[in-house]
Amino acid sequence: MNIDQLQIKIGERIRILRESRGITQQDLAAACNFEKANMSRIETGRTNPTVSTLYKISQALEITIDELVDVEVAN
Amino acid sequence: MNIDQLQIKIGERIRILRESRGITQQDLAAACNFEKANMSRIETGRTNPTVSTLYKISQALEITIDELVDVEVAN
DNA sequence: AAAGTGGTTATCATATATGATAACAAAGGC
DNA sequence: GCCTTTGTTATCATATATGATAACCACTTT
Repeated sequence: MNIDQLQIKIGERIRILRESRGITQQDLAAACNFEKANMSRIETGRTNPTVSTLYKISQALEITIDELVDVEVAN
Repeated sequence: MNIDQLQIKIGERIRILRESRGITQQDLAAACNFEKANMSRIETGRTNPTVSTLYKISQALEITIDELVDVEVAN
């Protein structure tokens, strides 16, 4: 697994978790205090997010950060 | 838990895992292809690392990235 | 005392993440 | 048809992570 694949996996995971909660990118972004465009960038794996960004998302999704990045085996 | 505390927790976790393997910051940094000063910065929680940085470290420690950031309940 | 080891901190240049805005496309409802 | 919603993409300025070097401290060894 290279870093690009990891970013994509994490993005996919965020998307799945978000959709399972029935909310839009707009909603999740707002809960994290940023714009929907930035959430799209993350979900599509087009950025290399920092821990703080992932942490905000995990809080908004009400999970722990390790659950958010648990993509290597599980998915 | 705020982001500063999270960074510190992750740094502490990296340190514990590194020491459990009996290697120096120098060694771990080299395995990640960066300098010991940068590893010190991460272990002391003075930076907000990106996923790619955490991934390199997790690879060097031979664990998954979720295990590396599993600091909120476990420690 | 001098040299080596392990870690910290400051500083710098460069790359890039973030935050924001706007334009766009696709799909659905009116 | 038009409007709204949802998501994508491009672009920009700004903040900051990264990569590197060097100086430093504490400790140990010779």
